[in-house]
Amino acid sequence: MMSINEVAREAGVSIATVSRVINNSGAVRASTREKVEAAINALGYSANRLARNLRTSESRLILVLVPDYSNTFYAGIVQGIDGEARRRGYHMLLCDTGADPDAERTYIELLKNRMVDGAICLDPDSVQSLLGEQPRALPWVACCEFDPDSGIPWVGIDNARAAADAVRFLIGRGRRRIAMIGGDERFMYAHERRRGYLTALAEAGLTPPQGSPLDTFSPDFDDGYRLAARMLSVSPRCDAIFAVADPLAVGAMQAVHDAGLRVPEDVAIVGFDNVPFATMVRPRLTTVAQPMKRLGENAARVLIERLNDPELPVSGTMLEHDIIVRESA
Amino acid sequence: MMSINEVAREAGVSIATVSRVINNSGAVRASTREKVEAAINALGYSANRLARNLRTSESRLILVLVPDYSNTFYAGIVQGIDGEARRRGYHMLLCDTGADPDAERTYIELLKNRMVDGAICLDPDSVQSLLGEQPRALPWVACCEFDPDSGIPWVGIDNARAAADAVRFLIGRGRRRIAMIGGDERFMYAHERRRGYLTALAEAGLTPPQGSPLDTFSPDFDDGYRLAARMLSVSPRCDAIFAVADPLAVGAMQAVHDAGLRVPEDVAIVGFDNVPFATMVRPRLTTVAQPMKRLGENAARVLIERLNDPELPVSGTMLEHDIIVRESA
DNA sequence: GCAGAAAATGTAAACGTTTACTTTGCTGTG
DNA sequence: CACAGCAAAGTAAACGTTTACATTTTCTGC
Repeated sequence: MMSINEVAREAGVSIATVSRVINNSGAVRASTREKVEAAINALGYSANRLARNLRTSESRLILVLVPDYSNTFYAGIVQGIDGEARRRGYHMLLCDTGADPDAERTYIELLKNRMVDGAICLDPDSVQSLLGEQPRALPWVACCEFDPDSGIPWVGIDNARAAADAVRFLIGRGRRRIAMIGGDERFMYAHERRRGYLTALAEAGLTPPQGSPLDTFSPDFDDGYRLAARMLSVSPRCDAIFAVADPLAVGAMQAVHDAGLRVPEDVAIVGFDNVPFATMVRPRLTTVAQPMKRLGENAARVLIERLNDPELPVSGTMLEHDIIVRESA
Repeated sequence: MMSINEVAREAGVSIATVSRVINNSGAVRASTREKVEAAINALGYSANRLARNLRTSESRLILVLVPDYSNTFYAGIVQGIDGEARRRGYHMLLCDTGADPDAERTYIELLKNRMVDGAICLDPDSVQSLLGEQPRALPWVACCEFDPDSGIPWVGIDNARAAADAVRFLIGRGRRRIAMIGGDERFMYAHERRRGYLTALAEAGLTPPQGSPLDTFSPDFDDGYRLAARMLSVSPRCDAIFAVADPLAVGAMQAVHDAGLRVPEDVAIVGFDNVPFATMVRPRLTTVAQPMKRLGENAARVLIERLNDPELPVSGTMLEHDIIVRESA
């Protein structure tokens, strides 16, 4: 295999000089630089990163832990991470943990044995605690799922406020019996959004309709349909449904339709996340949008900055949400 | 930083013995093994993979090149790759190329400088050719987008046959004026599916309705709507639409509805890929399913087997597609 | 033209493993 | 009892870089 030695011989210089040319470090005469660059091109040389990694003890790789990347919501975040990381000379190791603490243990190995420089974790608390319990503090940041008091840098939105805003929007449109379909309570987003929902109702002197909120472990279409159908069968019937994820909302929309009712006239619906298919259903889904790409970019930026300067104070970044008003509410 | 030396000292053996214990290689007495393992646990030692990588000149990393990560169709494939790779002790570096040859150049660097052992490419031909033009043949396999004659191992489905089957299904249901909405012709899948469409029509002595097939660079809901609307305005009107991607099909469905027509009675619709939201629209979408997870698993398996034995003959693997009959056709 | 400073280049060690080769210690055999 | 043979352990080189330090070359001002 070709190495820096061949280049040095070809160019008639020492390997130190070749290294300096590659890294733009130290002083090297223009004429020498040209000789070396010519040799590099002639030989098609490319520095072995395995060796460089060992010597500099950094891999310029970051680990991204995702609970389930067939969930389209994470795609935007991951794109943000990928883009920002690349701009800063890093690459991304992506792992689907299935929100399973055991599976995650394997990945923490990667961090311990220096295969990656740091990690971004989108997993719930239960999984994140594993990262925290490591003897030597490992460099990582929490994204979307976070605990402001944990001493771990985080990036996310104010889920309680976002949910409250969504509910206030419904109240502003005259709705009074607002039901909620909640998510897996292992996730912080689920209980924060529930909290926001209850706060907004309380502010307006309202109470949740009977049976609300209803939770589900799998925030998908089928559960949205099922739970909404159950909610529609109680009397007095709710006049709005706030769902903590778009697939749930779309399922609920279908349930309303199948019950012979109209969206939004009889039951208004608001979702959460603004996934692509929110505009592919009729009526189009009103939903709370998170700045997914920017969440990812910020997480990557925070992590890489900490990598470069471990003494940096731990910071939390709260990004703004946005209510996208369409036709379903 | 702790290294194998500390473990060796703690256990009172040489570093070679520690290495043998870690790797289960060579002969080591049971009592010695225990001493070493005790030392490893006491110190919380974990072998530095950067060093191991350099010494063994392998990273156990595979690069996965995806044209667009937010396209839900790729998520299943990537999950398949990830799962299979992990079972075999590999991890996955995921990169979103945006189907852009220039962006991909960066990633080929990773292959050249030994940062990754091999690659799986889901990108179109135009991008793949970059991988091929490298001086030293790089280990990679093509997935979904492939050219059987290129001498590169591949995994995919028979897109022409799958499209033909879909069209035959429509013909079998009595449809005669079957229009098609095609994709970006830079992608092999797009022209193969078009070929299959034309073949099936020809078999039955039919010709494409006027204006069909129509192509689009962005196979999304909006373009599906736009192109279907155009198709519906010509007379005699088509009685079926075959779309090469589900978002296109869903858009077409909406266009049919907005034109005051019914799916499937007036216009039947068949999509392609069986993405999750195919069951979230009404009527549910009839579509051609690819075994996404198995495609990914096979690609990973083929690549890793070649990594272990570079002399392996180049092979192509054709997986079966499946027509999922729902209500839209 | 020369001392001394500054710039350019070279030398060699180090990063933490794996592994070929060597050494040690033991067992069984003739 | 000498010694072949083998198992177990150790020694040291190698992987391909980066970089501290040493050395050589070039430049500057007088």
